[in-house]
Amino acid sequence: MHSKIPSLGYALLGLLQQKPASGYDLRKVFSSTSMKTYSDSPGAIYPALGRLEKQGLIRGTVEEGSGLRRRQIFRPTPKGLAELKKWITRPVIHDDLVRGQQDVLLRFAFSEQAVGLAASAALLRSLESALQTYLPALQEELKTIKPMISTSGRLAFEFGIRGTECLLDWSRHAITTCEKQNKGGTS
Amino acid sequence: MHSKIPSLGYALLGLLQQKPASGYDLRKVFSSTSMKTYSDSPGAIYPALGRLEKQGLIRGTVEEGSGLRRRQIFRPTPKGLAELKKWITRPVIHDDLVRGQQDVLLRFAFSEQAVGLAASAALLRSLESALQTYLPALQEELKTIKPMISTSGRLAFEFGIRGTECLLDWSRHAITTCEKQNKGGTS
DNA sequence: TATGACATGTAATCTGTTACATGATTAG
DNA sequence: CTAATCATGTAACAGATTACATGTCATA
Repeated sequence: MHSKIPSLGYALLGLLQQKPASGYDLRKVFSSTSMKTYSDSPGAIYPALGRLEKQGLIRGTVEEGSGLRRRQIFRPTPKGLAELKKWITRPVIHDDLVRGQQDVLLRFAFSEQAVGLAASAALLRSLESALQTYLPALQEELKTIKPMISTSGRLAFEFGIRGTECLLDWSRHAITTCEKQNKGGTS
Repeated sequence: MHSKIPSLGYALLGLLQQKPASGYDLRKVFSSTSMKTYSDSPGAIYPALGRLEKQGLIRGTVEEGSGLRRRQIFRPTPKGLAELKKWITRPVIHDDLVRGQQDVLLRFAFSEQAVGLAASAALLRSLESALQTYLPALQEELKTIKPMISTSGRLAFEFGIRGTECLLDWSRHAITTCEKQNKGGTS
């Protein structure tokens, strides 16, 4: 009965967990910051908020008195927070890497506030582990297809590998950063 | 009157330009190779092929005599090839970088066969130039938001920058590779 | 009082996902 | 004969894009 939430839904949940906001506020986040991978169009956001509310994951309250037109401020419900945490702490699997790393990065970005730095580090270790088996597979595939494709095709594939290596390097760097912060911050 | 072709449509056009194929062949490319960003489901591919054919960009011919069930082999029409070339040689703009680099990489992967290595290099130079203005903007944005976000949020953003730097490094490497190949190969 | 920014929404359309249906051929 | 694989499709639905519609407030 967990009627699959699309990526945009989690992005909205995560932002609302950081700070309650109106649909317009959320649109501005998507259009002004570098979260432009998500659509800032009202036709995407307002229906998405409506769905989340119908599922009981967020609740909107009309802001009174500020004099402007009615502005509905949304905040996650306990159920919504639970759903968000489940999404973030889910182990990283092969498929998360193949279908673009955007989602994994978003999960990590929200992780500190939603589940704490210790869990952030756990997510990173899961990512690192997935990458350690994914990278050799990519390199193997390159060897296989190398003789059959064009130079530009090969170069493009090589970037796929480089980018993945870059992600692995970063994940290690991020693990040490999280662990240092976690020790230093909880004293 | 150019009724916007979605990403999947260009992926199909590009593959058909490399080698005429049936819907089933194309599905296998998406499911078996690392082009899994595109759906291998028949509900996506067959309708997409139908749309491309209706637009006159590809043409399907039923394969006779092989004894198997009818298999339709698709090939790009001259109009389809022209559309593909236009897509590939389009200069890289800021928006191409924000909305994931997948498409740019795909354009480059097809470029050698579709428009030649010289044009491949031109595409890369356009990419390099776009990155050179995009990267400083990202670094600027990081400085602005640094004080307002969590550690994990900052780390995630930093990966965005690292990944972009990685793309820039690769594009330079690819430019020299293309230019060397082009000189050596045309003698 | 007219313009533009704030703020929210809807409707038409397109594309993709999921699941199912169909039929032919090959292997056991 | 049965199951698996090859090969193609369709139908129902969910979600996104685009364009439009609406209403409020500030300011010129």
